[in-house]
Amino acid sequence: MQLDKVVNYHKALADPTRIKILILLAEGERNGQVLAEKLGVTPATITHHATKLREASLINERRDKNTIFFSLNHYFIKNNATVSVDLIYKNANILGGAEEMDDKNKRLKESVIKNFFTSNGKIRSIPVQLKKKLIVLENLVSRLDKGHKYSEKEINAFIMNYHDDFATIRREFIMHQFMFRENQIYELNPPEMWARWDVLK
Amino acid sequence: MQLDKVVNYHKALADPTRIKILILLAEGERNGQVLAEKLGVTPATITHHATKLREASLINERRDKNTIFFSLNHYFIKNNATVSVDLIYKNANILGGAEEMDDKNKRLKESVIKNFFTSNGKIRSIPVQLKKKLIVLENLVSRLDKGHKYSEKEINAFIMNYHDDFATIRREFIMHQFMFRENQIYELNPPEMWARWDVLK
DNA sequence: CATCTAATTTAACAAATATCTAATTAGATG
DNA sequence: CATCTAATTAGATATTTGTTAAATTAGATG
Repeated sequence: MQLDKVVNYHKALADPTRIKILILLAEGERNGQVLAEKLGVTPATITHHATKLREASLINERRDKNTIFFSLNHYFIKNNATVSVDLIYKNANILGGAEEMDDKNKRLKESVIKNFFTSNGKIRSIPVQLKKKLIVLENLVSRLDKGHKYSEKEINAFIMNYHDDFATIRREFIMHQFMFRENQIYELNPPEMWARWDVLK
Repeated sequence: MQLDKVVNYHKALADPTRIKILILLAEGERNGQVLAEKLGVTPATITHHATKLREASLINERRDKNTIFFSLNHYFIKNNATVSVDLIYKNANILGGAEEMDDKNKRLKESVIKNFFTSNGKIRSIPVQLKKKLIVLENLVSRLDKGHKYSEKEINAFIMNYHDDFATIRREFIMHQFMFRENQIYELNPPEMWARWDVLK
C-alpha cells in the first residue's frame, strides 16, 4: 500500500546520521570509508544507513573498482518532499465520499487530452499541474499491455512515439505507481495502484 | 539545532498510525475517542501520538467541555514539506569543508580543455571517461548566465555553438545537475549542486 | 594463487518506541 | 459533593532500530 511507502520515506529521513549523510552527498559523491570518517562512525554503520536510504530511493550508487560511490537521487528527493502532503489530503477526499468520477472531472479529462495532445497524437508539453500531468500519464500508460514485460529500450521507444523526453516520463511512470521496475524489466501495475488524479483539487 | 527539528519532523511522520490520524484529521476535527475507535487503538495510544504530532507542530487542539478536538495545522504542513530538502542542499557547503582543488586536478583540467576543444572553441569529441566529460560539461555550462531562464530552443542553439549533438549534451546537463528543467524552461543550478569531477579518480 | 582494499554480513547489545492496562486527573453536571 | 466523561499518566512489555567488533565477501592487482 502507498501508506507504507510514505512511512518508509519519512523513516529514512528520521535519523540524524542519515540526514548528515545526505548533506555530505549534496556536495558530491562519496564512498563509504570517507563518509564513515567524516561522521565518526564505522563503515558498517554507513552500510546500514545506505541500505535504508537506498530502499527509500534517496541515493544512487556507482562502483569504481573496489569503491562504491554514493550520490543523491536529486530527482526523487525534490519530487517526494510533498508526497506526504498529497497523501494526507488526497486520502481525505477518498474517505470523505466522492467515489465515482463526477462530471467536472470528466470534462477536465477531455479538455486535458484535447489540449496536451496534438492532432497526430503526440504530447504537446508535459503539464506542470500534478492533476493534469497524471491525466496525461494515465492516458499514455493505458496503451501498454497488462502483464507484458518491457525492456527499458522498449519503454523508451514507446514513450518516444509521444514525447522526446523519455527519461523524465519513464521516471514519472515509476514514481506515480503506473509501472514498476525489477531487474531492468518494466511492467504495468494494476490500475488500482495508479496515482489517482480524480481526487485531487 | 536545525537538524534536530528536521529529524523530529520526519520522526513524527514515520509511523503509520500517525499518518492515519493526519488523514482522518484532514477531513475535519476529531476528538481522541473517535480517533481511537476508528483506528482500533486505545485512547491512551492516541494521546501518545497526539503528543508527538503536537511537538512537531503538525496539529492544533481545541477544548470544548470535556472533549479535546484535534485538527491539522495546515499552514505548517504545507510549509514544511520541503524544509528537509532545503536543509540538505543549504548545509552541503558548510559541513563539507570545500577542499580546494589540488595541482593534479588543475593540470588535468587544463589538459582536458586543451585536448577536447579545437582552436576555434568547438568540442572535438565528448570524452568517454566520466571525469573528463564532467570537465567539458562544466566548462560549457559556465558560459551560461546564472538565473537566466532558457527555452529549449535557446539551449539547443547554445550547445550547437560547440557541438552538433545538442540532445545528448542537453541531457547530460540535466543528468549531472548542472541545470534543471521546469515547465520546458531550463535554468542553471547553483554550482554547489553540479556534479563534482574533482573528487573522482 | 596470494594479497590488498572496500564493503557487507552477522551477532550482540543498548536505546528508543508503540502499545496496552490500570490508575489518575480535569472538567462538567446533577 | 458525588458522579460522569474524556484525556492523560504510569508502568510494563514487545518490537524496532542504531551501533559496533569480528568474520566474510567481492573485486582488483601483483
